[in-house]
Amino acid sequence: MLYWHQKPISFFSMIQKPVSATEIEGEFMKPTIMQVAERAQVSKATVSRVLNRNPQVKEDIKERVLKAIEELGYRPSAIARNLATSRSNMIGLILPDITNPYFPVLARGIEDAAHRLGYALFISNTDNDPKLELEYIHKMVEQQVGGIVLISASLDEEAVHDLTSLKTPIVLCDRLIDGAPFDAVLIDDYRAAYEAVRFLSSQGHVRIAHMAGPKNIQSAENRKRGYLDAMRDAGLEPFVSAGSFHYESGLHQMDAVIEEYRPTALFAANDLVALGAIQQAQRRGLRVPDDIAVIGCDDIPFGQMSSPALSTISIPVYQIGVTAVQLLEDRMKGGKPGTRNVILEHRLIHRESCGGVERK
Amino acid sequence: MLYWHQKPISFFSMIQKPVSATEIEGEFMKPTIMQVAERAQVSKATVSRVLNRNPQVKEDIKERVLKAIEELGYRPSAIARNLATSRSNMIGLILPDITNPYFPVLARGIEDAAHRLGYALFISNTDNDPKLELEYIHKMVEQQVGGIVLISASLDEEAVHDLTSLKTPIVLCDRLIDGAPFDAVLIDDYRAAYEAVRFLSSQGHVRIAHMAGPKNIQSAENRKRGYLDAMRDAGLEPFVSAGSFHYESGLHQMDAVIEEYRPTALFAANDLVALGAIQQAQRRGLRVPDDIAVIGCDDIPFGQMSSPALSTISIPVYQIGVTAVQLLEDRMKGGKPGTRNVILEHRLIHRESCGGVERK
DNA sequence: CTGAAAGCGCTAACAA
DNA sequence: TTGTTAGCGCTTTCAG
Repeated sequence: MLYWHQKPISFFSMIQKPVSATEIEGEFMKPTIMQVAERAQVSKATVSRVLNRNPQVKEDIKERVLKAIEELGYRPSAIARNLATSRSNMIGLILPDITNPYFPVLARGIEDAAHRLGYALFISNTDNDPKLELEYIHKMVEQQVGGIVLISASLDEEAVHDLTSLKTPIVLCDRLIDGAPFDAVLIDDYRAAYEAVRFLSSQGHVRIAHMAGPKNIQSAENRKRGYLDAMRDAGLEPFVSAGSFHYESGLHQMDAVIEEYRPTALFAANDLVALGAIQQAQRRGLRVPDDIAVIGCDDIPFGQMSSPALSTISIPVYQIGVTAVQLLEDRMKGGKPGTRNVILEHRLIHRESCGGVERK
Repeated sequence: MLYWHQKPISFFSMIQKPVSATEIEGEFMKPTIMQVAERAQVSKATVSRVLNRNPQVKEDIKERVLKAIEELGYRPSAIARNLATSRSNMIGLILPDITNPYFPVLARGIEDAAHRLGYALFISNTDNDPKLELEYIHKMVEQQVGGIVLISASLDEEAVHDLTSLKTPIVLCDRLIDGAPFDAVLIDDYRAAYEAVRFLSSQGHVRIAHMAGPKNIQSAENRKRGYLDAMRDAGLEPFVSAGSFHYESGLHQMDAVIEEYRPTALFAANDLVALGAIQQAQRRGLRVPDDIAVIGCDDIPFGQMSSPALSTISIPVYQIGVTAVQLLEDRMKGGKPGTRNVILEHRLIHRESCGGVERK
C-alpha cells in the first residue's frame, strides 16, 4: 500500500540515446505519459504505476514500459504530478543576500538537505526589505512550494498575521519573528556574546568595545545584550558603537571607537565588521592583537584567510541549514503542532586576532 | 489580442486580511479559482480573465471578482497555470558551489534578472561533478523549467549529446562546452591573462610565475595559454605550477614555486589562489608586493578587504549573470537559431599587491 | 494485474 | 461581455 510513497524512479541513469522526441503534426514536443503508453501498448495508468514503482505490474510489461520510456527519452512532468497529487516536491529559500559571506554556507546546507530529501529548491534575495520578503513568500506559495525556509528581517505584525493564515509551513533561521508560530533554528546569540566578552576580560582586557549590528535584527540585539550584561557582570564600563553588518561599517566606526574609547579589545557584531575594524586599526598604525584584540562572530570562511586570522564565534551555519530543512520536511509531512525552536551550539574560536598572552 | 501575454496581476499588495481559507468537508484547503468563481457568482473563465488582465471584463464584475479574491486570500497556482499554458515561469541555475566566493555575485545577477522578468529560480550545486550536473539538469527539466543557466565543468561528448536533444534551452556562463550548440556569456580569459602578464613585465618583472587552475576547466586553460604566450612574446621563461581553484591550493603551491623558480611576480589563475599564495609568501617572510608582486583573477569581493589589497582582473560577474538570463529569455521566447556567444569586457585592477613602482 | 475515467487548478477556444 | 467545455500531464479510485 505504500509503494507510491516511495521516491519515484529517476530515469536519469537509464537514458542513453533518446532516439527522438515525438513528432506530432510537425510540432516538436516533449513526450508525455500518453506517448509512452501507446508505444508500450499499455494504458497511462500502467505507465504511472511503473513510474511510481508500484510492484503490482508484471515483469514483462514493466520492461516494455521502461523500454518505451528510454526510447522516447521521456521525463515525467513534476508539475503535473504535483498538481495531480496535490503534494509538492519544491521548497523555497528566502534570504537577505547570497552575496553576504555568511549566507552561502547556510544556503549550501539547505540545498544539500533539500536535494537529499528529493526537493527542488527555489531561491530569492530580499536585501532585508520586508516588502520584498512578503512578496517572495507569496510568489513561492503561488509556485506551490511545500514549505519555505525564511531568513527574515523583522516583518511587522500585520505581515505576520498575513503569513500565519498561509497553509504553507515556514521555518526560520537565525531570527525569530515575534508572535509568529513558526519553527526556527537558532543559536544563542546572547550567550555567545557574553562568552566572547568574558574571554576577553579573562585575558585582562578592561576596555572592551562593541560594534553592534542593525537594531531591527534580532541576533544583533541579542549580541548587544550579551555584551552589555557581560561587561556589567565584570564591572567594566561598556562602549557600544552602532552600525550595520557590513565591512565598510567596521571600517568607518573604528575611528570614532578608538578616539572616544581607546579600547584594548573589540567584540564586533559579526566577522565582516570585525575585519573592517581590523583593517582600519592597522591603517592607523595599531597592531592586532597587540594593541587591540578583536573577536568577531559567524566564522565566515574568509576569517581564516585574512591576517591576522580572525578570532570569532563559530556558528554551525551549514548545520543550521540542514536542520531547518529537516524541520520543514517534518511539518510538510504533517508533523505535530506546537512551535519548535532548535538551538545549535556555537563555539569560541581562538585565532590570531585576539592574542594568546595574558595581559594586564 | 495580446492581453493574456501580459504579466498576470500579482495580488500581493491587495491582500489585507484573508477572512479565512475555505472549509470543505472539514478539510482546510487553499482556495481555488472555483471557489472564487462561486463567491463572485461568475464562471471560472471570468475569474481567469480578471487574473490575466483581460480588459473585456466589465468593471463591476471585475470588482466583484477582485473582492472575492481578496476575501478568500486566493492565490492562483502557478503550476496549474504552467500546465494549462504549457509555458513556464521557472528557470534553473546550476553552478559548481555557491560557497566559492566567485559565484554569489553571479548568482545574484542571475536571480535579480530572473525575478525582474517574472521567473522563479531553482538552484543546484554540483561541486563540478559532471554526473551530478547531468542529474540536476534532468531534474530541472522534469520540473518543467523554461530554461537553464549552466555553469559547467566539462561534460563529455555523450552527455552533451544527451543535452542537445532536450527541448529546454541552456545558456552557459564562463565556460563553453565543446560541440554543444548553446548560447554562452564569457570573458576573454586568454587576453585577460595575456594582459596581466604584459603589465607585470612592463613593470620590469622577468621572473613571472603562473599558478594554473584545473586542467578540465576551460577558463583555467585559456588563462594558462594567455600566460604562456605573453611570456613567450616577451622573451621570458615561463613557469607554470598546476593546482586547483582553491585558497589552499595557492597556499601549498607557493613553497615549490618560490624554491624552484624564485619569481618576483606571480599571476594566479584566480583570486582565491592568489590570496593563498600571498599568505604563504608572507609566512615565509617575503613582502608583497616588494619581494613578489601578485595579480589574481575574478575580483572577488574579498580581494579588496585583504591586505595588501589584491590586484586582479575584474570580471563583470553580475553582468554576466544578467546577460545569461537575457539570452535565456530570448531563447525561451523562440529566439532565432544560431549559437550566440557574448563576450564581456574584463579590466585589470591595479591594487596594492602588484606594486606601483618601476622595477628593473 | 490492468484499464477506464474522473479529477488536480488553470487556460483558451468556441458559443452564446 | 460572459459561460461552456475541453484539455495540459499526471495520479488514483474503481471495475474487470
